[in-house]
Amino acid sequence: MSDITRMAAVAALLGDPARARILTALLDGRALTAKELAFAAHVSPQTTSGHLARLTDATLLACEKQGRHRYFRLASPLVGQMLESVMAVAGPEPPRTGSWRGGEALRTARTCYDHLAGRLGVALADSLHAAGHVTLAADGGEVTGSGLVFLRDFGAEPPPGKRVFCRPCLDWSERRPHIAGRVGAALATRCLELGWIARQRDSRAVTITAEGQSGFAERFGIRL
Amino acid sequence: MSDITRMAAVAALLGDPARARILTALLDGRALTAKELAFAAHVSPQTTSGHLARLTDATLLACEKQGRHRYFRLASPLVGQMLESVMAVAGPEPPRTGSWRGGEALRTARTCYDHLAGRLGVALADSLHAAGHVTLAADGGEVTGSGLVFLRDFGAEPPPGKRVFCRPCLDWSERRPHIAGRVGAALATRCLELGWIARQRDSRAVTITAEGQSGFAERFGIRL
DNA sequence: CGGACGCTACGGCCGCCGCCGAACCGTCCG
DNA sequence: CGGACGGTTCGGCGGCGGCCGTAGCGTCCG
Repeated sequence: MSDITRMAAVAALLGDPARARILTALLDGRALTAKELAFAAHVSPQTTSGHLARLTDATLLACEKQGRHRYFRLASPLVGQMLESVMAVAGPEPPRTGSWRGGEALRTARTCYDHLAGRLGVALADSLHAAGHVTLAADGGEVTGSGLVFLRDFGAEPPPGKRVFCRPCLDWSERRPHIAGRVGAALATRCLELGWIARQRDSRAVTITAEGQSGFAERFGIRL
Repeated sequence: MSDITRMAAVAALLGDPARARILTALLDGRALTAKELAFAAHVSPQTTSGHLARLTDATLLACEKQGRHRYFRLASPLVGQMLESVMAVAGPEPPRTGSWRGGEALRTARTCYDHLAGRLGVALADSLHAAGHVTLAADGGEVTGSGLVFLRDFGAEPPPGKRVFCRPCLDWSERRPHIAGRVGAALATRCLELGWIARQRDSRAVTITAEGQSGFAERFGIRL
C-alpha cells in the first residue's frame, strides 16, 4: 500500500461521524470505556465495538484492559494534532442566522491537551501579546523578559522540561492562535489552582468561575 | 452541522484514494489543470471533475479559470499542514521484505512548500543541530548566534518577513523534524542557487546534483 | 465556421460500509 | 451458582458514493 493510500485510509477512518465523535471525545487525553464512547458516538455498543477495533488496528487508539472494562485513549499526541489540524481546515461554523447552542461552552473555553483553548485561550494569548509578554507568529512563539517576570509573578512559572517552551496552537473555533507548550500548560494549571476555571465532567469544556471572571478581568483585562 | 460533523466531512474528502492523490499532487503549491489531476488521480476526467467540484465546494481547493483551462491549487497552507499531519499519523511504510520503489526519490529529497524535506531535509536539520546552529524541539525551533553567522556565511540569510523564523516541520517519511520557516526556505533557495539540487518535473521530489553531493558532504557532512 | 479540446452534467451500475438485532464470551457480585 | 453487565461477533439490511459512458457546453484555432 502506498503512502497516499495509507493516508487515505487513515482519513477515511476520521471521515465517519461516529468515529470522529469517538476520537474527539478522547482528544483531551482521557481514557474512556467502550460504553462511554458508544454514548459519545451516538451509536449502539455493537457498532462502537467495530469502530474501536478498526481504530485500534490502525493504531489511532490504544487500549488497556482492566477487569471487564476496556479503556481506550489516543495512541499518540500525533493523532490529536491531526484532529486539530483537520478541524482547523473544517473551520468554524459558517455564520448562520440565529445562534447555535451545542458547542457554545466548548467555544468559550476548553482544554486542548493540557492548555487552554477557545475564546478564553485566545483572549489570554491576545492579552499577553498586547502586554508585550509574548510574541506569537503563525507557527512559532517566544516569551519576552517581561513575560518571564509576569509568569513567575502570576505563579505560572513553566517547569523545566523537554517539551517546547512556548508555541502557538491554532484554535479551530477561533481560527487564531492560543498558547501551548510548557507556558500554556503552566498557565492552565495555575488557573485551575486558583479556582478560576473548573473542568467539566465528560467534556473538554471548562467553566469560568466567579473568581475567574474577576481574576481574568483584573489580571488580563479579559471579559467574556 | 456540528463542528465534529464538519470535521468528519472534510476527513471523508481526504478518505478517498483518488481525492487523496489529487490533494497530494498539489501539495507543493503548484496549480494544475483538471486533466493533469485526472492523470495523477488515476481516474477518468469525468470522475475527477466531480471530485474537484466537491473539494472546491469544501474550500480545500481554489480554482482559477484561464481560457479553457481550469487551474486548481490548495486553498490555503492549512490544507497542506492537514495533509502532512495525516501522513505523519499514517506513518512510513511498515518495514517489509524487499525494498519499495515508487516513492524512493520522494523519500530521499523533496520540497515541502518552500523548504526541503525527506532524508536530505532531515539530515540538514541534524547537521545544523549537531553543529549547535539550531535547536529543534518537537514543536518549536530557534537559531543560535553561531547559526546566524553560519547562514549568512552560507549565503542563506533569511530575509526579514512576517513568517515565523525557524520552525520544525515533522517529516512524514522520516518521522523526524526538518527545518521550515524563513530559515528553511532560505536554505532551500540557496541550495537551488548553488545548483546543489534541482526540481523534478511533475513531482515534489528534488534530485541532488553532483555538485550537491560534494557540497552537502563538505559543508554539512551529509552523504546520502 | 467546423472541428478539436477541456471540462462538466446526467444516469445507471455496483460495491462498500455503517447500522442494528440477536446471540455469545468473560468478569463481577450477591 | 445465577443473574447482571461490559464487550464482541455474526448476519442481513439499506443507503451512500465512486466509477464510467454518453452527451452537452464553452473555448481555442485553422
